[in-house]
Order: sequence, then C-alpha cells, then structure tokens
Amino acid sequence: MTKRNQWDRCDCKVIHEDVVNTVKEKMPPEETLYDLAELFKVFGDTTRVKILWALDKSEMCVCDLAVLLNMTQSAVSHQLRILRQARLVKYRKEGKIVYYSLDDEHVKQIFEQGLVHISERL
Amino acid sequence: MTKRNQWDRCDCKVIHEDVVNTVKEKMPPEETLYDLAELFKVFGDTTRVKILWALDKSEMCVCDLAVLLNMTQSAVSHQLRILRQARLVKYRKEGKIVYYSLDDEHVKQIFEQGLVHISERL
DNA sequence: ATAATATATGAATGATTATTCAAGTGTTCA
DNA sequence: TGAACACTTGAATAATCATTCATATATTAT
Repeated sequence: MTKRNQWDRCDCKVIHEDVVNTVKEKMPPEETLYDLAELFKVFGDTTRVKILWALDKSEMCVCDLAVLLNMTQSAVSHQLRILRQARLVKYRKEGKIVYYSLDDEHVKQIFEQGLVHISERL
Repeated sequence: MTKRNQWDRCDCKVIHEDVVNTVKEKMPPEETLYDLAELFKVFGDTTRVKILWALDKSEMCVCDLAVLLNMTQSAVSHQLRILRQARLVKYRKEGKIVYYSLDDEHVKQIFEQGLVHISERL
C-alpha cells in the first residue's frame, strides 16, 4: 500500500505537465526572484514610501524627515538604515548633521508604474 | 519649567523649516502613499513574485502553480486571494478547474524596473 | 447517491517586522 | 572639559503575515 501525498491527488500534473515544464524553463533563477521580492518589500511600507518620496523632492536630514513625517527621529533612522542597505538612498555628513538623498533614478519610475496601477482600479 | 519633548530638541525644524514645508506641499495625499505601499507589499513576497512571473508566461490552474512552486495547494490559494484582491490576477472557471492569469500589463514593467535596480548593485 | 477531485477558507502557529525606549557615538559650542 | 545636539543602534513589544492543518464548497464521474 503506497502512501499518498498531496501531489498524487492532483491530475493536473499529468494533464498540464508540458505547460508547467515550459514555464519552469522560462522562470528566472530562484535568487533573482528572491532579490526582487526583497526589493519590493522595502517599498512595501508607508513610512519608507514617504521618505523616498520626500527625498525625491529634496535632500533632507534625519531630523527634517522626522518633523515632516511626524515620527520619532529613532524610527526614521531605523527605516533609513533599511533604505541604505537596499541602496536606495545615500548620505553625506556635514558636521553633526547627516543629509540623505535618493541613490537610484529608477525609484521614481517604479513609483509611477505603481501609481498607474492604483489609479486604474476605480 | 517647560517639559521638553523630542521635537523641541531638534533645531532643524527652524533651520530647514522652509525646505520641510515646501516638500510637504509637494507630497501626494496620505491615502495615495498608503495605497502605493500596500501595492508594493503584495510584490514583496517570493511566492507571489513567482506566481506573477509564472502567470506572465502562461495561464495556469491552482494545481499547476502548486506543482511548479513545490508548495501546497492551500498555500498557493491563499496567496492567489491576495493577488486577486490587489487586482493583479484574474481567473476563469472551467468545470472544477480555476485558471488564473495576469490582470495588469504594468506588472511586467514594474518587475523590469526592479530588475534594473538589482542588476546595478554589483 | 457516493466518491474523487479542484479549489477555497477559517483558525492556529511561527516568523518577520515597525516602533518605542534606553543607551550609545561623534560633533559643535560655550 | 562638559553640555547640547544629531544621529545610530540593540533590545523589547506589539502587530502583521505566510504557511499549515482541517474542513468546506463545488464539480465531475461512477
């Protein structure tokens, strides 16, 4: 008596086998899809979207962003670290003040594509 | 003796007041930025990225996707619900089989912009 | 009607994560 | 030197979320 698992119960794997295999061949490497998801995860937070949008308008220091977003400077700093690690923002120090700015010209385009999608679902 | 809060300790709000105000005026409405983040949150998961990528290549049923991604049908179905709610995929029923396909021509463009960013950080 | 199949879904669980709090580093100014 | 400032960071907490498991619905075949 062979034990059945979830896969054995699906006939599609036989019926659509060639479709699945063709798609499988066309899929990018696992790592690429993972990196892509990780990048979008960074965009998937209101605070970070606000920061990126603000920095697209003007270079700003951490304190400016905290005032603008009405958040603690600590919370902003934590989010800036994530944006730094994703190489979406860069910074320059001027005395004790740290000025952040965008480090990617594609951010705006990604946002715009997202906005198109949002505006279409009315 | 006036109690000081976090905002009182920051001089930037005085120094950079006009910059902050100018940026504030240029910011999109709160709701737009929230929706944008919600959309990217949907893209911010490896499973969903894989599903979207696969559906861009071919219409597929839930079982096909489960086999392709080596996941349980239940897990795939849960993620498809999220993609449906975000209006990124649509479906058609054929008997007991449900075929899913992409419902947005911008998905590919958003992915491509993301890939450009990833490929540039070497 | 019953069994098998394809999919959906609610509850539970474990993992991830945004924010807060407290403490730290480094710089400027008195 | 020391106090104030701008910012960073680690730990704790609370909220969110992906997956699993069990069950439910709908369709087809016997």
